[in-house]
Amino acid sequence: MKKKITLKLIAKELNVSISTVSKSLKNSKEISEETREKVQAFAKFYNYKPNNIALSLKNKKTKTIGVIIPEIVHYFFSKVIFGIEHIANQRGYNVIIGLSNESFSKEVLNMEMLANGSIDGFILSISKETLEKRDFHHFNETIAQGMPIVMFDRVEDSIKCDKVIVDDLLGSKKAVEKLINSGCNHIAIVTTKDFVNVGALRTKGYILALEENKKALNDSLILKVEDSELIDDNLTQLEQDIEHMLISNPEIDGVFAVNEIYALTVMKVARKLKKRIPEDLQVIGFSDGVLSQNAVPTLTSVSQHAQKIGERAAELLINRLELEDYEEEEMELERYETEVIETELIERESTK
Amino acid sequence: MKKKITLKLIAKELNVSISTVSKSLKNSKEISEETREKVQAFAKFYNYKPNNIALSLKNKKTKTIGVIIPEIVHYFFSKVIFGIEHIANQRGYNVIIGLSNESFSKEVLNMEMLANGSIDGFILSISKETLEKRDFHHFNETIAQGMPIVMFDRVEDSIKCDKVIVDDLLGSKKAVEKLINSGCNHIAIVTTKDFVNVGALRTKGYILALEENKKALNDSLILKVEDSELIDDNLTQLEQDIEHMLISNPEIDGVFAVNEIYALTVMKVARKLKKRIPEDLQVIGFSDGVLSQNAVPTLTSVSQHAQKIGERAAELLINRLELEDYEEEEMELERYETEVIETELIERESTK
DNA sequence: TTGTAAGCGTTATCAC
DNA sequence: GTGATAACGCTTACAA
Repeated sequence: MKKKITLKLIAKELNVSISTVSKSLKNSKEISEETREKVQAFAKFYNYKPNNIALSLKNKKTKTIGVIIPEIVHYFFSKVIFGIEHIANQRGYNVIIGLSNESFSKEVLNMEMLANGSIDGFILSISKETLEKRDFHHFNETIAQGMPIVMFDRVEDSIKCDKVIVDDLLGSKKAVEKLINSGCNHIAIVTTKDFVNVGALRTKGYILALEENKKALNDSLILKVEDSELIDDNLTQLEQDIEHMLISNPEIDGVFAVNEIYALTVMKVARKLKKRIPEDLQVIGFSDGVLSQNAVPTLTSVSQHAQKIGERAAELLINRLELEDYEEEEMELERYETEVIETELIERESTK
Repeated sequence: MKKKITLKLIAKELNVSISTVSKSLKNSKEISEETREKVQAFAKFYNYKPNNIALSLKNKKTKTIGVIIPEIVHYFFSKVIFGIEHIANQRGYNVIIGLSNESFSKEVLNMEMLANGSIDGFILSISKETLEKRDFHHFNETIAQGMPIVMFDRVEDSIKCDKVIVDDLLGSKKAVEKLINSGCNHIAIVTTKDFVNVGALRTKGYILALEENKKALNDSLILKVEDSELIDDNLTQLEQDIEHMLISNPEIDGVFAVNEIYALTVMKVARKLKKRIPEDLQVIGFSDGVLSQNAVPTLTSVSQHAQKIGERAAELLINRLELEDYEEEEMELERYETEVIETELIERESTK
């Protein structure tokens, strides 16, 4: 096993000092051309690469971004990571992933594990449990220690950091308006409990669209799904709830669902109830992923441009990291940006 | 901004030496109880955490695993990562992700970026381009430098490392046999070009099943798909090829597809051709993900247990890393394991 | 019981 | 031109 080659080793081998080697490799003209060439040739031959860890320690910069997400087996999040990786790599950064699995304590643990020098900054989306507890001390402490955070999608307004979100409210409003314009008169929504802020916003968009279009609001057409129903592919409870809603309110002719799974489940139940899509029932989902594209019928949905979200989050973070190199603490009070990525309604077969 | 607290800082504050602080925090009884308590109280109060980078440099261990995968927006790979993360976290390791995007040069670049001290070992699945070029020097060099690799799914036999694979051949053989037992007489396969080893193995399993069951082999029932056809949700070329095969061979009553997308596309085309599934045509896919579970009709498929693959890969790597601490170089010639994760046929609606 | 010093691999400052 | 030295934050013989 070839030992990993270091400056020290090269120095010994060539009978020069470590600093001479270091300078030669940086092509410093303090060093004679002869020595430089000798050193460079040797280094190239043995494929010398400076040790990242030593550099990190010296520079107090790891060139690594920590990403904490609630779930990775999920089209939206993995696409966001794809976007983050794309920009990070391009700008010379690595990406380290931590999964919270929607758990508060895993989120805290993961952040502590990474915050001790392993990374330069965080990109994250808040876990459901954290949102429900509303305990954000770990974010504030991280920021207080001078480590910047960029939040995306599931963000918390009170935290001082950059944020990348989609126009959840407007996106769902447009979706519901599309249903209205396609002739739906009794539109239901399948959404999350309100502590998930994006769910709450999408519900708000639904209500707003109905109000503005003078459609009656009916509480029995608003289904707020218990989170556990989604766990472990166990969709039966969800199916029952949807079936119950569809049967007790046979006038429903349009459903807006705040994510893909809810939307597909609606279609599944509708099929069981012999409702034709889109003739009898039109369906729109939120978050345009493989499931929407491959559903039967294909699902009209609100695209969040997940990749773009990741790219912008990475850009915001890296910009801030590299800004810090120049500007100093005086900037403490600087502004944080909240960037809104526009959603887009992708029309497919599940609507008229 | 609170500066990050270090041993040095505590030492100065408490008027003791750095080593006293270090020892106190480790509860060494070299140090008087009084001093220990004082230091520990102070450290706890200011929430001292040792700097990972410094530890890494000192210990020549980063407690970080590098994972290089061809694609992240993909149920199989993200589920593998989930498994890796699960074990890694449990054993105190972080996970750093690099995406090759199926490109040889990105794979090499990513590995070089991480191999210089950032990680202790790799878990990876080979990119298609690398498989096609058959240029594996970067793997061999990494291993020669003493950095262990564990390969999964898309592996290369000639590389000296641990591997985790599924029984691709047996899995597809069983799938095809299931079709035979369900009454299919003319079974087609939609597979990849042969350089993708898992694709080739699955093709082999198909052929074997037919031979053993005395079914005629017919080249026009073997569709080897050009890779580029999958790019960018643009499946039209794939659809055309499948449609052509189904039309020119109307006797086909069963199709085995080596991944989810191929399988769904088969079902889509079949629907277009007014073939009922499973009455007229039975379909089985490989790789059981959300798409199979949510397809209409739901898709019978061969589950690879992606999470388990990730978990075993992580265990093999970490075991080797921690073994190295004790055993020394004499073990150079030690054996590498190839672990086979059994596949499982999940029967759903697309077969009888 | 406490402190000094070397070392992990680099870079930068300052002497020679 | 070249090299010694200190520093990044930590651990650990070894000295005091």
